[in-house]
Amino acid sequence: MVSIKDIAKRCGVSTATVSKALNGQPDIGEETRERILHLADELGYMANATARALKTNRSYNIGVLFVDPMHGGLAHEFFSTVLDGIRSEAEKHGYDITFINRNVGSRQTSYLQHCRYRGVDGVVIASADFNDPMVTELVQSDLPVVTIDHIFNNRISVMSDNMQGMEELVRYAASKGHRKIAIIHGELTGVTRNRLTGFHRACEEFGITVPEEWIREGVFHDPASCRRITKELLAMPERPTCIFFPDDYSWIGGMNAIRDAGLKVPRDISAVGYDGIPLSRIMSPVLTTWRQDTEKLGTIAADRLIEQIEHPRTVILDREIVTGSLQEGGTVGEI
Amino acid sequence: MVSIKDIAKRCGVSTATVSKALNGQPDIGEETRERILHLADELGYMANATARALKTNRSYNIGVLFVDPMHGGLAHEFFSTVLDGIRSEAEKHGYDITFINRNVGSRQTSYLQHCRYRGVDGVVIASADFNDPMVTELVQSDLPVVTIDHIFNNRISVMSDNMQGMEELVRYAASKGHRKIAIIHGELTGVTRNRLTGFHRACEEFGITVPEEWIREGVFHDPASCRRITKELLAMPERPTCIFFPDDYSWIGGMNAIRDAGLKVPRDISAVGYDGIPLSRIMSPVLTTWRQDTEKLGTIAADRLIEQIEHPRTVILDREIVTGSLQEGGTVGEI
DNA sequence: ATGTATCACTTAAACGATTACGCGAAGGAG
DNA sequence: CTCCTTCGCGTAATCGTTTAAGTGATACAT
Repeated sequence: MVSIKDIAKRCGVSTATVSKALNGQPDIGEETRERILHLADELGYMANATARALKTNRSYNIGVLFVDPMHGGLAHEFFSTVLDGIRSEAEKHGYDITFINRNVGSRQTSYLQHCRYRGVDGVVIASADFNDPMVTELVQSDLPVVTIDHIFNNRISVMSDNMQGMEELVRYAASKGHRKIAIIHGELTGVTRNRLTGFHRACEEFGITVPEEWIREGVFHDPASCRRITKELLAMPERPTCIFFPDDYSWIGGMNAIRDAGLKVPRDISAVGYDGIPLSRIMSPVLTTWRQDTEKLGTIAADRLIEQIEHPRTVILDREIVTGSLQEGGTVGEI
Repeated sequence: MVSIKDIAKRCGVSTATVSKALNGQPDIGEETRERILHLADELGYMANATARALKTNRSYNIGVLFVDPMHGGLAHEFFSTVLDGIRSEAEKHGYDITFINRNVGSRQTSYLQHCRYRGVDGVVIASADFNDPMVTELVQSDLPVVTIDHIFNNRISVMSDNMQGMEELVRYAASKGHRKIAIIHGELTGVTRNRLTGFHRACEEFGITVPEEWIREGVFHDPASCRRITKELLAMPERPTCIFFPDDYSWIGGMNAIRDAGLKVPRDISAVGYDGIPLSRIMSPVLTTWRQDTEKLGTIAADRLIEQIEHPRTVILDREIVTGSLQEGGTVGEI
């Protein structure tokens, strides 16, 4: 591998001069700089990130913590898009990304130790068990951190607009004349709580009262539970005209239950969902959902983190909210 | 950050001794070793991967090249599982992974240069444009390389068993009495060619002849094109009893075309697919497919690469084939 | 002529680790 | 008692880069 030394030798200058020329420092003569740059190019010189990182204490590497709570499975759809966002934004700024885990060599350690080991410049917490003390340790460290969809004290976070999304969905349904709305929600995480808040707030806005038995807890991404619950809802003496589903996969279960009952969407009953991943667009009927801009969630997170890394003093603690958009399908009928 | 020097000072030994103690070298007294290990532990010492890499020229980092040919989108389902496989296997061996791209700092370079910049120990080529000269450059370099689903000269590759998978699917359909089989395949890549070879081979085995017009090129992961082609197939005077689809998403298009035609699966027509991602299991009817073990594709690739990195001389150039399995659904009827 | 500023470079230390080599002491063999 | 091993540890170089401080030359003002 050709190093700065080789160039120095061949150019008859010191390594310091080469380094400065390559880094665009001002105290290098124009002619010398040209010679160095040209030779570097000719020899196919490539800087050594390792050596640079050792000296400067900046790795241009950002850590991504993603612990799948459900251990693999469908949740990846959300994550892979977020990851793509992080990745592309990071690349744009010359950063690479490293997955944070608990191994170094053959030992087990904490997430923070792994970060120190690799010398990452900062961390995006994309998904994690927020009660895990190791996550807390990481959050309370002196490393720059940005979290996605979770708020920590004194830490920047990027949130999807679960509350507003729900509000918009209710408004949309209401605008089509729906007043009898049922909701199946996911597990009671922070995300779900926000969505429910938005739901209730918007219902109130339209004077809609939702009976207890129309508010049901399902399981995210699980068609089976949703199918069962939908069946129960449809069997009630007083039946809703519109059902809210927690996500696209759940809707598949709901759709089947509706079909089983011999009903047609949106003629006999309406449905709205959440997420609106590409999958939902290619099924028929196409679900009307709130589309989360998950990629943007990733790009913003990376952007905020890099800002924090590069301008540590001007950091403003903020909670950025990434708004989604209503994605009309064909599952909401007029009343 | 506490370094080897701090430990050395506090223990009254040299840094060499500390290093050797921490690395389990033999020429350290038992008592000294204990003292060092204990103190390291007490001070929360963590090795600095950067410094180590600089000195040893081993980063314990493996590069992953993934260039999405379709630029984002659905193909990620396949990739995210492969990636998970690579990631978990790498972690198990104490390696981290780095995505290979074309940026270093704010400059554009080649994949190989990026690898050199980061000093990765090897590369898994998970997906790429194999005609790209930069990919060729990478493959012909002196870095350890493993490719997934593509063969290069003198390079280890891990292949999914497209040929065998297809054979098994044909055998299955044939065992249910099907003799009139149509196939919609994806773009004519290496993967597709293998599948077609398997398809024809197995057809021959059962004396099945497939008319030209029943062999159709569609687009991977694209319901629309598949819907159109399926419609055409169904409109032919002589209609197949079973249609092969290139993947789960395509099948959604096919399913819709079948429904449009007023036909029922599997009563009126049968269908088989490929991939068998979780999605296909939650739709109804459940598609009968060949399930690729994509995660294993990733773990094997990582495993082979690490083997190559750690034992460069005992490397056997091989083509490992990861077998999938038939996943019965409800889309193939008896004839 | 003297002092001073600027320019273009060099020197040398440092980042945190690894490792070839050397060296003194202890112990055993002869 | 001398010689040779073995053991346990230290010395010092090194990986490739950055950067504070220094240096000599030139130019300019006074």
